[in-house]
Amino acid sequence: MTQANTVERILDTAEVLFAQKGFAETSLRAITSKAGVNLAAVNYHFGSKEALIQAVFERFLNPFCGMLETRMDDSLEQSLTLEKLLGLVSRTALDTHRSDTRRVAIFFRLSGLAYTQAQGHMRRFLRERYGAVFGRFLHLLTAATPTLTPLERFWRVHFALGATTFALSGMESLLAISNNDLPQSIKPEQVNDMLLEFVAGGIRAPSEAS
Amino acid sequence: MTQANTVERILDTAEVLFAQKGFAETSLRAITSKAGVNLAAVNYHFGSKEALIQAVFERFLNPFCGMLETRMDDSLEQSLTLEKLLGLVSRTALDTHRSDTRRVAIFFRLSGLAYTQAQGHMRRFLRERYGAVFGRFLHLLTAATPTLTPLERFWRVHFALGATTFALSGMESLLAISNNDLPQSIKPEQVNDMLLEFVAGGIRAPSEAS
DNA sequence: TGTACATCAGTGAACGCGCGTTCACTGATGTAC
DNA sequence: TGTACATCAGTGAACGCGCGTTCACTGATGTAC
Repeated sequence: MTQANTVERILDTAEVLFAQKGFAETSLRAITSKAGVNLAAVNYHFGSKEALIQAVFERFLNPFCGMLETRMDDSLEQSLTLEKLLGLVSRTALDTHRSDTRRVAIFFRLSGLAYTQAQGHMRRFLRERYGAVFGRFLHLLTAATPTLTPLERFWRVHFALGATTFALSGMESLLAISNNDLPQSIKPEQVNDMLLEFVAGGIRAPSEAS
Repeated sequence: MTQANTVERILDTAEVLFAQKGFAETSLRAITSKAGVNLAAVNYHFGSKEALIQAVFERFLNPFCGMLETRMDDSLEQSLTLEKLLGLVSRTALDTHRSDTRRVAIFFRLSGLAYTQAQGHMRRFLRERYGAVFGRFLHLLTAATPTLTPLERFWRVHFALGATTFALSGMESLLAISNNDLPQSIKPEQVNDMLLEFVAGGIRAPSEAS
């Protein structure tokens, strides 16, 4: 066969199948047969299924985090508002995938799965590799929400993360339900805008404690 | 062996293991050996692994939905505020598990998994069995948030659902991180209160459209 | 220019393993006459 | 009261299957002398 770029084709196919079914439920046989590639090629190029999963994550997280980092550096002086900070992250996610919302949805679905599945070893991988960028984001967020206690901020960030990954990871089926049950039709970009409003509202919510 | 209530012991063990690792990653051998029960007992009592998963869901969703339904009926005349409606759902979840927050966390972790994993057949099961209760909740929510468009309400409910399942399903590890990294220690009940504030804030957020 | 060797992407078949499920069986309890 | 049969929870061992991984191999390309 020796067709164009076996490695890329494995990654492209694995990304889609993992997002559709989850990691454990997607077999190497399913990936390689759909990619038109020999079964042994995954272990030849990546070493193991585990390593393939991490490679899938690296391929989309590296450009995203890289771009996010430079953009956050550029805005360090400006003391961003909460809405601008969230918008920056959202636009970066879209830009790294050339506004292909289907790919962004896959991106988030995989992130959600990583957090949910794979008993912690994926979490560890993500924190080790990308914890620094997250820390910088948290720093900007702290500046944007000075009235929150650290405790409130910590938890509200995780609530927001949940709303984001859950909603965007189920985007495809939710879009179908929405467009089926409701008269008003809707596009992924609008969902993104509504999500930003929701998250900003949640983070800004009045708190009992303060 | 013939020890007390094989069926219950299978359900108790399966519930915990499913919540810890997910459905595909938890084998019947793991469940039965931890429960001190014969491997064949699952298929004898439930018929299949699939049926066991559904039985686990029914055992906690039936009392919860039943109680939620009667409580919603009792409040039909009062036109509840958003905060009171959310509080009612939250309290019902706690009450059906006798305020055992660990069990409530398992409850939500399983719900999140059901939505994320198991390519749709679990979603279908949940919608068929419990869709009516959800519809009634949505009706009360509509009365509590009259300024939202149906489209906004639909999506914001799902964002809120995401924040809830994601945060509560990862509760245990998040609590550990929170109590480790932050000076202020925290209990599950407080997380619950903060979640309610966040969700109410997100649903009430000002929207571009309106 | 020609020969020998090294490198490397890719292959086909097989490996052992853990999985969900099945099946013939046991042993206790209840029921009919 | 005693015997024969039915029911049913539970058991132990085996079944076939799909899985991730391994391994000896091919064939093309590059390199050394």
